[in-house]
Amino acid sequence: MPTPAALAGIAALIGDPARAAMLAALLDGRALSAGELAEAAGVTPQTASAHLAKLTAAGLLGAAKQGRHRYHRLASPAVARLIEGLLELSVAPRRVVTGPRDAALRRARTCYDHLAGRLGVALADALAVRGAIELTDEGGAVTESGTGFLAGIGITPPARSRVWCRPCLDWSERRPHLAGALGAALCTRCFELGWVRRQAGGRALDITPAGWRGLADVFGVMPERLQG
Amino acid sequence: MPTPAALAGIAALIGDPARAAMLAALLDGRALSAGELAEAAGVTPQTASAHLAKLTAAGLLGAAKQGRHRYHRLASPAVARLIEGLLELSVAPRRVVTGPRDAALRRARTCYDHLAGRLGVALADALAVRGAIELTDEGGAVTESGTGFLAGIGITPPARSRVWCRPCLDWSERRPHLAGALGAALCTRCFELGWVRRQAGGRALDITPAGWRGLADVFGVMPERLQG
DNA sequence: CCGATGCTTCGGCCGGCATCGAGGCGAGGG
DNA sequence: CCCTCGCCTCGATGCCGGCCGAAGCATCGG
Repeated sequence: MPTPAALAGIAALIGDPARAAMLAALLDGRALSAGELAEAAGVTPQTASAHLAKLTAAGLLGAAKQGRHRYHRLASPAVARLIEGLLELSVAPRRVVTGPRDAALRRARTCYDHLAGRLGVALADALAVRGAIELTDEGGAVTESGTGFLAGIGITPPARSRVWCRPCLDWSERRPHLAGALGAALCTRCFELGWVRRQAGGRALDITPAGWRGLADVFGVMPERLQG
Repeated sequence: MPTPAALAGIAALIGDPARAAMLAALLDGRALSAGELAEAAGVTPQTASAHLAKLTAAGLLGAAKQGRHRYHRLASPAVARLIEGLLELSVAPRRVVTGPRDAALRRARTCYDHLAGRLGVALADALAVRGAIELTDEGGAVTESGTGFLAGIGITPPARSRVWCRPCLDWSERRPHLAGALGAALCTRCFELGWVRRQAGGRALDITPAGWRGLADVFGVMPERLQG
């Protein structure tokens, strides 16, 4: 066996509550400062610093110094997928929480670089219903007609770097939403069109009036589908 | 946030070297007894018992009592994927090992329920070269001609339970091999045809004379492609 | 019915790691 | 130029959890 202990090393790194909270906070793809991460993890800055150094050394995080701040982000999509997989397995047992301030998060948020929450699931459903994509719990594909439909809203597949269409299990909805390069492109497009906007205080997204119209006109996603 | 600490709990569980060794030993999809897992982890039976209880309680393992033995296995493909993802990230930094007794493992082994090692990668390559499948690092698909080719060797897609074609990053070859239901079916077929056989001592596979002929005739995989 | 085997539970030891207080360094701002 | 703010390093403390020895239950064989 090549890496029996190395595996444990990475997992143990994620296994600390403070570090896990930091990684979860970074799961939406933004880069956060050391101080923000310290607050997110509920520890003092010096403790957070030690954690961040370890995560960066292990290649889970990438850091960028900027002025007197130091911004940290997930090192790669592979790390994001790993955390998602961990969430998928850790959500299963408990079924109780559902805090009130989670409502906004559950409605719409970003997951690394794509849309999640009820909005993400609804978009994936809408695309599947009209036969543009096919999703299962482990894989997905864009149909021929789907390629045309997506081109109509300004989304075309890139050369050949990342996988184009991939499902990602939504931890709040427990159903797959759209990830991969297509998920990222769709998310970017929604921001460009002014359909969604990042909420002031956190990771949740606001859907603008133009967004409501666009979602209904283009995708047939009705507002009541997105209410709690 | 719904599961900040639960995530850490699962990760911390995997983060112990003994438990990680057990999970890695189960990664080939077999069910092992508590004693075998204790030896694999290098701990005494009573210590292993405690670890196994925790892993089972967390839903990572499934246990089946049989006589005076108790067999443990990974609870789901999702768990296997998680461990694979962890391996993918943990192999990256180190690049030194390559022990001599790993040679057999690197040549051919099972990975949860499909083939891995040079054999697994060579089969995936062969299918890709002849245009039967298309694999990237995150997704994959079977082409139209590929469906016919696979049917010719007795492999047809199941109704609609699991994803059919999926890549899985090989930790020894650092390149994708074939997973998903197709990978499992291909693996099963190789066993049925007597092409491969499990080695006595462990997870590695032996390729039989009939296997060498079949691999060359059906897939065009030449023996020298599988040598270290 | 008795011994052997495999697994589990209990109790106590010990090492490792997270945590925080104090102090040092660099970057801005006045 | 000094003061403030953000971040990192060092040292000491304390707790959590893995580990094994011994003993308690099940199953299988004779």
